[in-house]
Order: sequence, then structure tokens, then C-alpha cells
Amino acid sequence: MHETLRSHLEEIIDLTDQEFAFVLTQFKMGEFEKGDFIFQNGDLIKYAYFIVSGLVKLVYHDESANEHIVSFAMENWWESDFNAFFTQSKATFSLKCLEGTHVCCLSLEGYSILSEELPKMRLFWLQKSNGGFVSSQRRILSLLTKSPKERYEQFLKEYPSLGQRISKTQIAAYLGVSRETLSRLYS
Amino acid sequence: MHETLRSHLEEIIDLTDQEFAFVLTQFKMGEFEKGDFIFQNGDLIKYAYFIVSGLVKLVYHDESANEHIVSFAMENWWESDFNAFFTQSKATFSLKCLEGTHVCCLSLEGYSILSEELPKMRLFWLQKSNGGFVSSQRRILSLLTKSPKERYEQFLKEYPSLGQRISKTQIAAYLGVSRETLSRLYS
DNA sequence: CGCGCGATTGAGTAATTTCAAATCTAGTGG
DNA sequence: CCACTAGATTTGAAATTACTCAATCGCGCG
Repeated sequence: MHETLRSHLEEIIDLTDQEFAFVLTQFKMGEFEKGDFIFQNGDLIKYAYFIVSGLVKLVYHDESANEHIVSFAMENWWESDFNAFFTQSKATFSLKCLEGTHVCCLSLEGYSILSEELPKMRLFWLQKSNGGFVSSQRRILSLLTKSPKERYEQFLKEYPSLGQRISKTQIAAYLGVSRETLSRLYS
Repeated sequence: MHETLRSHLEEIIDLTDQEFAFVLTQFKMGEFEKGDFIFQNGDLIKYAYFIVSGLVKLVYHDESANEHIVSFAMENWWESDFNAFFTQSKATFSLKCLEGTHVCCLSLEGYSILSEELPKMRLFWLQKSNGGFVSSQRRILSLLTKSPKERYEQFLKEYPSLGQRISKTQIAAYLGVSRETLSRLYS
């Protein structure tokens, strides 16, 4: 359980046992059931979440209460309403569990402490942040340039396991098409 | 000219004269005319660019040679094909000047040196990267949830000055609609 | 004046959405 | 084992939206 976090960190930086023990002091463990909200639109966002196991969706509800999926996150992904997290303000998004989910919760203070005490953590955050930015750009490009069918196929290719774990209705809300259109792609 | 860069950095971190002088040693100045490519699809990406003055567009050409605009960047923005930059590989995008443009060019090596020698630069990059990620998410949301008209109005509100400086054809390529549709929004 | 570029307009076509109904599936309890 | 339900998926048909292609307009500049 802690090992998942450790090996995730060690994909980017090396940590001694002491260092990792210190890292852990800044995290709180959490467990949620399928259907639970980790946080909701309007909540003050205190944590960024490392997903140890399970699957969540980050969603936005527009004026007409339609649900749009900003991103999915599964094992070894970080998720939060990062804007609200970094500015310690209220969430625009909601984070809901699509499966039972274990998380490690990190407060902004913990985030700062880790960055101060273990400078290599800054490198870690930077890599994650750059990675997130680059993959957002890829998603933007996909929305700008590809047809629903191409987007769907790119999604399946990029995240083969998610094709199994997520309902098509959810995938449609991620791709930005109606579920009916997604359903009709191969008929 | 250098002052633009300095005050940009000092929005986030404080720098002594010595420190800033050192920062400058890692940059190369560059100047481009309207219509010039700073780099093109397929080039090896050696630099990230800080825009001192002017206006550029980061574009992607799809198989059918249609141009899609990933982002605009003007004074005080950083731009590059960051994926290619960080992995020192070939660009997917092209960067073209919409106006005469002055840039400060930073190599990946310079980037690393600055991060090593001036740890606070890591904080600077991190903030920029987080900011880029958050604004990409906003753009994704806009593409997922808003009509062309709403996207156009959001664009004008978010970047009032760009509404003047950029042709509607270009804005359409950024919003992901045809120029004809954009033109018909208010008729 | 006439050229060139961007913006607009028109008409027909293609893609997507919407709403409604039908179908399928997995799990539950009898 | 079967009936029943809830949720997800599929299908149908009409309405809407956006695209494409072509023609026209408007304006600044040599």
C-alpha cells in the first residue's frame, strides 16, 4: 500500500528509507467506496490525492447539470482540483469514485514541507506537472482535430485497460459526444 | 528588453543583480519577423522561448494540412513544443510569428543549470508549469461544454487584447470551428 | 484603379444532438 | 430456475448545428 507510493516516487527520484518515512508523515490515508465523492463542487480543497488503487473521475457539472468528465484517474495517478488545491479555494469540479478507491492525501502544507525538506521532491512535482501539461495539450489537440470515432479509438489505444473498466456513457462524457453517437460509431 | 524577463521572473521569485546576471548567461536573444517560423514540425527542439515582445502561434498541421492552433503566446509568455523540448526530440508543432517578435531562448541545458544553481528557479518553473496545466484544463472544459459562440466570448473576455491583434480566421482555428461559422455567430 | 486578403453570405450537405422507445444485462428474491 | 428490476446500451426519427464550397463584399495599399 505504501509501497505503491514509494515505487511511484522512485520512478523519478531515489529515496532512502528515512526519506520515504519522512514523506509518509505528510500523507493521510483514505478509503472510499464506489459512488462516493472524494470532494464536491464548492468544497474547500485541502488535498491532492495519490490513487493507490481504484478508479475515479473528475467531473464538471454545467449550468444545465450535464456532467462532463475532465479526466479519469486510476492507480498511480495524482488527482485533485489542482487549481483549487494550489490556491486553497473552492472546487469547480467534483471527484467521484467509479470503483472502491484507496488514496494517499497530501495537504498543500505537506506539499510545501516536502518541497523544502527534500529538494528532489520539487523535481518530482515538476515532472508530474510537465507531464500533465503535455497530456492536456494532447487532449486539446484531439478535441480540435479528430472526429468522435478517432477520439474514441485514440482513447482505447492510450488507455486500453480503461476501455474495460468504464461504461460507454462515461467515456462519451469524456470524449465530448453524446452516448448515442458513441454507440452508433460501429453500426 | 532584459528587464522584461527580469520583472517576469520577479513576479514569482526575488533575484539579486548577480543572480539575474547569471540567469542571463543561460539565454540567447533572438528576433523574428512577422511570418517567420521560430521552429517547424520535425525540427529538433533545442529551446524554450520567452516572448519579450510580439505574438506567435503554436500550430499543428493534420494529415489534410489543416492548421489547428494549440495556443497563442504574447509578451511575457513562454512557448515551445514542450514535449519535444523536454525530451530533446522532434517537434510535432510549429511556432510561427504573427507579428515581429523578440524572444529569449533557453536551452534544456540552461534550464537544468539554472535549476541546479538557483534552486528557486525550480519553484519558478513549477509555478509556470502548474499554471499551464490549469489553463489547459480550462480550455479542455471549454471545448467539452461550450458552444462556438460561448467559446468565442470566453476567449474575448479572457484575452481582450488578442481580439484586436488576431484575425478571426486564426481565432476560429484556435476555437475549433470553421471561420464561416465564427463569422455567422452574430447574424 | 486594381490587387490581395480577410470577412461575410448563400445554399446544399453531412454530422451530431435530442427525445423516445426498445433491447440487453447483471443481480435479486421468490 | 424463473421473474423482476435497475442500469446501460442500442435504435429510430426528427431537428439542429456546423461544415464545405462558391461567390461576394470591404478595405488598405501600391
